[in-house]
Amino acid sequence: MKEKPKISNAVIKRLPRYRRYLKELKKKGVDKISSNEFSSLIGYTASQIRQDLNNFGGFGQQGYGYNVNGLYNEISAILGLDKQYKMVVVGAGNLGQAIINYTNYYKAGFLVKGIFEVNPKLIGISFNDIEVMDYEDLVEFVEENAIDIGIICTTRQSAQEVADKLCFAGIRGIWNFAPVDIEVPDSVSLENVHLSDSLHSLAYHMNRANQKNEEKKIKARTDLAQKAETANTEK
Amino acid sequence: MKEKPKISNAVIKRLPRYRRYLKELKKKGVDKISSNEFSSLIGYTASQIRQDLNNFGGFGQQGYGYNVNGLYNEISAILGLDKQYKMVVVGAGNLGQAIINYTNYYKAGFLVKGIFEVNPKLIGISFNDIEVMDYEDLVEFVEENAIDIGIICTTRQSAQEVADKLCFAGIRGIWNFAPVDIEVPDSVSLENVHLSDSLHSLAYHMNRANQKNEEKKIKARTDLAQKAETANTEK
DNA sequence: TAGATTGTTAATCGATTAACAATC
DNA sequence: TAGATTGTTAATCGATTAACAATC
Repeated sequence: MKEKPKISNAVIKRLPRYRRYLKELKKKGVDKISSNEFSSLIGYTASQIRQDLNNFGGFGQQGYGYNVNGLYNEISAILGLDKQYKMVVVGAGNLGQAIINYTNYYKAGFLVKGIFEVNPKLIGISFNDIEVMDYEDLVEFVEENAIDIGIICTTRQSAQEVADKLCFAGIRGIWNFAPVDIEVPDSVSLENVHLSDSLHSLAYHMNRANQKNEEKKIKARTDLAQKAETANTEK
Repeated sequence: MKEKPKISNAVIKRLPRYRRYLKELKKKGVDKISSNEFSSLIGYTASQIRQDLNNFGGFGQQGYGYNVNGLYNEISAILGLDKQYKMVVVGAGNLGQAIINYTNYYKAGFLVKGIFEVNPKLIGISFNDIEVMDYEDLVEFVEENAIDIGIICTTRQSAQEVADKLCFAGIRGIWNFAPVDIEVPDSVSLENVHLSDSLHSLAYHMNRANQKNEEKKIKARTDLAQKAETANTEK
């Protein structure tokens, strides 16, 4: 039997970015790129780019570089973006509504098939031509329509229960926007978007940047004082 | 002069998670926790927890553990969550609207002070009691109100121009939701939320999980066939 | 004091970068 | 063929984990 390659998550996380840049290059009509040129564009080292891509196969050609269109297609296929995904959104609040609209005009291949809510005021309404249904009917709907992805846009408190129901119904992946770490079986893929965590780390860096600037100011002042003193001594 | 500690980004990214779990513990009335107990709860190794926390100071006590409330406050302060932040949202589409609502009831300390749009149909409307203003007036507003954070909810095409304007106006941090990598000066902190990248890496893992399951099925079948053969031979 | 658990140094592991032989 | 640039191995760097002395 063949050895398992076992590709690290760090590599996977870079793939969508490679793909974004390749899409731009395609749009500009560029048809080949070397790892060096790509490096100065995308900000990864040329070495890393070659290393990353070689996890999946020899997509380049020595003395030439990489074919932009070919590489774009390869990465798309690796990510599974040559397939279609049926999704449901659970929670029709503001975030849920935003996701419904966002995903529809952005993501070919990711189709929202249903929205589920507990709030009776929202049930029956349509967003983007997709009806809001009763949360009670979630499991049945997911099973019958072979839904691939469940998007959790509920409160922290309900998120785990929703995840359990989705997993029970045979979902393949969960995209979680609730600010809590949910548990799913190994067979289900999970991607968390912890917006508050992201905002908090922004806050950290802002204060650090501030501190650094303060330090610089202090250093500048110290230097100035020293200079003045030296000048004084020299007199 | 003192040595610079230089805390890695991997550590910073874990801080909001520590804080979330500490908040839960506080809520449950737990008042002390050892790195070992915390480890089995949060899923990082006890060693990593101690290592991480010691970047910022000795918050624990030998033979006792960590005081939950004290540690929560320390981490909050490290992240700068003891301060208030004034924010503007640029782009009042669905995503912008969702962020406005989301941040308001979730995040004490992060206040949306203004929303800016180019679309004249939206200018003048209020969301969550915050008026949508003309994008033309963005720079002036940011300067006059000493806005800390700019949230970019525009299209990919406008994002860099918006970022430039925000930086010019003296913003301290940018939270970017546009699916593009924007450039900002060193003095400005930047946090990207690339939702499509997140969805794409979910797709990758779903297909991998699938593949693994297929492999298992094939292996199971092979094993079964082998077993049958062995049984045959033994007859 | 004895037991527990931190703070911190040392060892390990994994990911990134450098180097260069293979090859188009 | 010569030049360019990949694919891949080896070296480096950084982050995680293990170990244990310090100490509450």
